[in-house]
Amino acid sequence: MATDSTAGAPVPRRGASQADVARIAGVSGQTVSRVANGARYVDAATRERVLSAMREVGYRPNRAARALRSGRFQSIGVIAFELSSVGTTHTLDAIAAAATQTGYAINLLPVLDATQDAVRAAFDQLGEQAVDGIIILVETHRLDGVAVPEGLPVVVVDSSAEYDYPIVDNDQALGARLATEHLLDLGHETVWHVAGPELSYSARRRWTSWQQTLEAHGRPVPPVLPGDWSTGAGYEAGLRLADNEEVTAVFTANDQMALGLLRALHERGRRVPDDVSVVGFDDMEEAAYFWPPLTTVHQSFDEVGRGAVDALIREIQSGEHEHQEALVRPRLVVRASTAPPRRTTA
Amino acid sequence: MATDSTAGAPVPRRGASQADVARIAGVSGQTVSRVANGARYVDAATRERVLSAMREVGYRPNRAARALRSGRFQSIGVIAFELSSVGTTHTLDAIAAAATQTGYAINLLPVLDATQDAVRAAFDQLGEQAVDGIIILVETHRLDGVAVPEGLPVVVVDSSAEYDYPIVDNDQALGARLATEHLLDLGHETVWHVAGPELSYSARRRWTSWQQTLEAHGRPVPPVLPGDWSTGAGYEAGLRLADNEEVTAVFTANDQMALGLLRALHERGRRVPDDVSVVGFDDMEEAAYFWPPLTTVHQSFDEVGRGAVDALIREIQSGEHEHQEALVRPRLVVRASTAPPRRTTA
DNA sequence: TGGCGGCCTGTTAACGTCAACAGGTACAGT
DNA sequence: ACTGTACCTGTTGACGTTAACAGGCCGCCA
Repeated sequence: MATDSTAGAPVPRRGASQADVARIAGVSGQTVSRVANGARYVDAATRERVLSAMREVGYRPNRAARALRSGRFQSIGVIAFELSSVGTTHTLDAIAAAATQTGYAINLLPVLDATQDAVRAAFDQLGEQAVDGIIILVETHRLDGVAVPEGLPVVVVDSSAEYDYPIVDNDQALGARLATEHLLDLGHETVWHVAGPELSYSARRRWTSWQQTLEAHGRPVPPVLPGDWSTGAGYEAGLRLADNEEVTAVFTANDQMALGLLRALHERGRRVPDDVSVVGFDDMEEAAYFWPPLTTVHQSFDEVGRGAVDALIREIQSGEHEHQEALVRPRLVVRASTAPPRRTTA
Repeated sequence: MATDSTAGAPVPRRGASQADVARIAGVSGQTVSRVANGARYVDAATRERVLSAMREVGYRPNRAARALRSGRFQSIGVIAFELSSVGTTHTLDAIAAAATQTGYAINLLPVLDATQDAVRAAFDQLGEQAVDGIIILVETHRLDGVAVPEGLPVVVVDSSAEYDYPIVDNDQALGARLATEHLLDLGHETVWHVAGPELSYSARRRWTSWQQTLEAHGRPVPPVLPGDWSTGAGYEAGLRLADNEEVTAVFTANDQMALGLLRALHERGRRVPDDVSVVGFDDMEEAAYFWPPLTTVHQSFDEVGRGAVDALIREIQSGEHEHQEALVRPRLVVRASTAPPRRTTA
């Protein structure tokens, strides 16, 4: 199945080539190459002549030719799904910045929809892409049974172990523990949880860690409310929790759901934090301006993005297959959505 | 499996080549090429043999070689700043999807910071990138005096005219007019405006259109409150408006600022929409779950992204320099944050 | 004096692909 | 039989770059 080939058109002249520069500067192509790549052993005068010739014709090295010859593309592929989610976006931003600063280009490979087939299609495409390595930004449950072309360095972000690739991620478990313990420390008997989608490892980890924290403190574990990261899911969960007088503390798996939850609580007349305390996860920009300002777990997406790029480039350059895990520590940001419970006369 | 490359090759073996497939299938390289590109005139049996050989060695055409040969990279560059803003993210998402479906790869070229120098640096990089065309996602004021390599097709998104490139954008002016007229229609005497950053063309257009709409209706034009898209700026503006009893209707240049504004109004005890009506811009996912749900202007980032890709590819394939403007019509989404003013006994 | 090691530059031959051309074969129409 | 046309396949060369090699020059040391 080939893509309909739009071949046939005249080959567009791309611009001046090394040979053109060489001719003008009166040197060999090799010398131009040396100047372009900052090799040693080029006479200062020669270099000057070459550089001025380059400027004259506006020479830009042709990446395709360079890649063909050297076998490296100076480019890394990022497989991403749902660019619009808070975490993905910020991480991608950081990845792009880090890659650019290291002289790598970013090849964005979107997974068009959530089906296994779409993921597989994206990975199949991969072998054809001109990249030296891959960063996977897809929640890994969807990756089950999908093979990455072998021999291509890979780093996985925002997901969890079980894969034979280096992993860089925020420490979801720690974050969830911080959130839960904060609420317990305030004096709440227990904490309810609005979870992320089941297919997401991050969501799963937050859930598990929340549960383990409650158990470690000998507290009852209330039933989990299912969610899918969306504000709407948080709203639904909020409606279900609002009428339950026993609910005094809720930990939502992300900030967006917390927003929906807050809205539902407002609607039902339950005050935050007086009646119910709420903690989110992500610390998105808006969280500080929720009503009330949201206590949440701050994740350093920047650090994760940079870490992923570093790990990948290390792998590319060494050619060795590492498999370590780098967890970035999140921190709790306490704002106005949490407070001690009102004593409702036992 | 070991390739008999006796030379100590530092060049990483990329995978099977056309020649490998040809050898196994017992045909020439050209025939493999023909099969790979779906050319006519290949015997069914031969094609089958080639395909099976391809499968056997896991053949993937080498993009670099292909690009070198054909002069096209099947890749488009996207220059973007602040990935994390709502509009940019969604548009990028749509661009990536559209490009992928058309068989183009996406090369992400981040502008690292807001300075002219950074923009210039990104554009300089450009000439070196392996792309057939560029989509510019940067608010254009920052582009003043920065030159795009000539001969490279360009499409500008999310900004305004004055450039000699095709433009695809949401119709900011229409959106702002819809928002303003909605409030006037409800019976408000006039509408206040919290603007976006001065350097942004989109912000500027919304501002201008708001003003023109008021003037067209013969209403007084209140002083503009400066903003920068951020929730915090909306909050500041809200604090300043809250104590002014005359303020009954506010139009913020985006939803995030509306969120901050709502928060400030809550804090100061002014009820929305009873005391003050609020309209935002963007219709971000969360807007429907603000407290109260936000009336806002819905932008079709999808359509913009797709349109940009289409326009660019048309330009790439025709080789001609178009210069048309495609405006996507936004629509007003009325929710609970707007209502007629309370009659405060004149 | 010869030899050696740092400098500087040029020549050659690929990297993998595909356009252009150059054959072929088969079968129809004349 | 001869020509034409549709079908199928192989050979050649070039896209722009760089690794590997092959010199050249110069000065220094033995």
